[in-house]
Parts: sequence; structure tokens; C-alpha cells
Amino acid sequence: MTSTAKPTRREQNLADIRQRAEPIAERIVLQEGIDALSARRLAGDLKISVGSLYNAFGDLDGVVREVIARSGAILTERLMAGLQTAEPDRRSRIIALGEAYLDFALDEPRRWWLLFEYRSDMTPDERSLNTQSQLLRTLIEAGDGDPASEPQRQFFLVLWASVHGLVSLANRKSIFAINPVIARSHIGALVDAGLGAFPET
Amino acid sequence: MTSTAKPTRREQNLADIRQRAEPIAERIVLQEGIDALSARRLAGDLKISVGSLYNAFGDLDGVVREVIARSGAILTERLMAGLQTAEPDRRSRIIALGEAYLDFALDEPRRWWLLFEYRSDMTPDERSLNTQSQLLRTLIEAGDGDPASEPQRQFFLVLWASVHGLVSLANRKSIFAINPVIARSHIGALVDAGLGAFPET
DNA sequence: CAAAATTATGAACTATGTTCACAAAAATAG
DNA sequence: CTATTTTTGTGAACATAGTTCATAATTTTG
Repeated sequence: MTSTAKPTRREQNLADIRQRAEPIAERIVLQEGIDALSARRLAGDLKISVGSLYNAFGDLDGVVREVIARSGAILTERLMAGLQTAEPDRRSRIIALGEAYLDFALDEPRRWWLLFEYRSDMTPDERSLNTQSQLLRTLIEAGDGDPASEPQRQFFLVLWASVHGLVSLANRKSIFAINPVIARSHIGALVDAGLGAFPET
Repeated sequence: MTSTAKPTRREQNLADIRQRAEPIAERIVLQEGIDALSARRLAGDLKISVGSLYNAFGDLDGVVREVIARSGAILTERLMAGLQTAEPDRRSRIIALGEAYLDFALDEPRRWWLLFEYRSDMTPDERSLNTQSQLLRTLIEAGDGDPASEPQRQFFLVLWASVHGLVSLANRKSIFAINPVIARSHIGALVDAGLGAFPET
């Protein structure tokens, strides 16, 4: 195990495989759904063997985690971009976050599903936790709250829960589906209700 | 194909298999998760062959649909029971529904997950639709609304979305987890906000 | 250039859902 | 009641999944 800085040819190849695999896996997952992603197909598309794929990712879940991580990064980007265009008051900033969250879910329903409903019954891995943690911190800071205060975290979580529920139902194909336009038009009211009902901060 | 009313021995056996299979499948799904349910294991537990299982259910999804349908029935029961104990005003009735919904999710997290997050990205089958349709109708009637009016359906869906989001986060194992006690204490405020923000009815 | 370590390969293993030919059983016809 | 027809039960077999592994190819190292 050398500790030289420059990447060896081997490490470079591993990184190459990971970099080439991610967009292809993403394309499959986002266009055809996660069930369409298989080790053999992905390896075939990459023109490598399944063994090499496993050598680069550990297991197929590692590939999915990569797609999820990238989706989390995109969500974060969009939340930040939404913040940029918002007025500086906390109401506007929180509403901007909520609208960016909804727009992300509507534009990229499978990414949103991967991040917030896929395997939500089991404990998420570290990188998914990072995405959620960052979202929550961004929200709390946008609301002029203290991310270190547990009561304030719970307060903003309850506030966010309304928006999350709206997004969850807006993304649904069933009787429970909320019209996206209507959903968007109600974000402000939900935020107002959240901020108004608990004016402790 | 006879049209006699009394069930023949064959039909009786098929019904028997279905009746015996459902609780066993349910036990597996609720205790060990849906991934633990396999055709061979279920058939083995039932002491029948896989072929017979397929003869009774069509496919393994048919078994899962049975568990989901039963979960939907249990949810409906609990919602109705909640309504029974509520004051007659619409605020109290809607809050009772929300609390029953949350309690169901907390008591039976896997049932709730099966009903509202499992495969929520694809169009639900007819019986799941029935559960959701009945929930929505119950909600609208509890709120003195008209289930036939599409605007009112959307109004109550937006109202319900807050509760649903709260429940969704209360059921989570992550940074996003809302303390169940706190969640329950906020249902009233969410309902008030929903009813107050849109006083059109 | 030779030795050692690493990576690529595809067959192989286990487990899944599902199907199918065939045996067993039951309903039906005479 | 027997013979025929129809239905049901069985477990092997098929296709595909994730994953592992012995082996070959390759790259790094001495």
C-alpha cells in the first residue's frame, strides 16, 4: 500500500469504470426504473465483465447509491439556486426552498423517489444521511434558526413535513394525486401556517 | 362452467388455500419485511407446492395485494373507530381522522408503508385505489364537503397532504424522523391551518 | 527482465419468480 | 357405479437475478 499522491494506473482504471458506469446506470434507472438495472446489463453496456463491475462498486447497491448520491447533489444545487433568487426575508427563503423541492420532484420524479421513498423503511446509508442532513440545515438556516437546537430542528421538520406531504401527493399516480399547479400554489400558505402557528423562534 | 350457488369442493380448496396463505404471508411481510416473502417459502410453510400457490393467487404479487388489501381494511376500521369517538364538529372529526392515521402508521409501520410508499411510483391496482378512494371520501364527508366536487377533493387533499407528510416523516429512521409525540401534537394545528387557509366550503 | 501483486474474465453457485408436463383427484355423464 | 372429462396438485425445469471464484491477463515492483 503506497501513499504516493499520484493515482496509479490501477486506481485510475477503477475510477474510470466508476465514472463511466454512473451515467449509464443513471440513464437506466431514471428512464426505465430501478428494476431495469442489473449487473449483467450494466456490465454489458460498459463492455466490461460483471466481475470488474463488482471490483469497482462492491455490489450493485453501490451503483444505486452512486445514482442516489448524485441525485442528492442535484437537489442540493436546485435548493441553493432557489435560495439565490429569493427575497432575503425568511418567509420568502423558505417558500423558495419549498418550491425548488416541489419542482425537483416534478422534474425528476424518479430521483425524488430514490431519495425519499425508496427503501425509506430501512436506515439510510451515510451519504443519503448527508443529503437529508444538508437539506435540513439549509432549511433551518433559511428560517434564521439554529441547526444545533433540537427543538428548532423538530419545529422546522414539522414545517417541512407539510411541504414534503404536498410533494409526495403531487408525485402520485392515483386518487391521491394533487394537481401540480395547485400544489405549487399552496406552498406559501403551508409555510405561513408553519411559521405562524409556532412563532417561538 | 356451472352456475350453481354452492361452492364445489375445488372452489372450496382454492378459497381454503387463500385463507390459510394470507395470515402466513402477512406474518412474514410484517415481521421480516417484504423481501423475506418468497413463493417457495410460503408454499413450504403452507405445506403445498409452488404450483398450487400460483394456482390460487396467479402470481406472488397477488399474495402481496391480499396483504395490502387487508391492511387497507384495517386502516379503514381504525379511521372509522376514530370518527366514532370524535365530537360532531368537522374540525374534531378531521383531527380524529388524522390522529387515527398517524396512530395506524406508528402501530403498523409496514402496513402503512405497503399502502402509501411501496411502489407508489407506479399506478396502483384496483383494490389499493379503493382504499385510497374510501379514505378520501371519508375525509371529505368528515369535513362536510362534497366528494363529487373536484375542487373540494383537491382542497381536502391539500389539507390531508400536511397530515400525510407528518406521518411520513414520523415513520422515518433518519435525520428526517419526527418525534411521534411531537407529530401527534401538531395534527390539530395542521388541520386548523388547512381549514383556515381555505374557508371556501 | 523476472517476480509479485492486482485486475479482468466468464463460468458457476445460490436464489428468485414463473411455467409446464404429468400425476392425482374430483366432478360429470351414461 | 363406471368411464370420461375437467380440475387441481406436484416438483422438476426455465429464465433471470446477485454474487463469488478460480484462472488468465495485466500491471506494478524489485
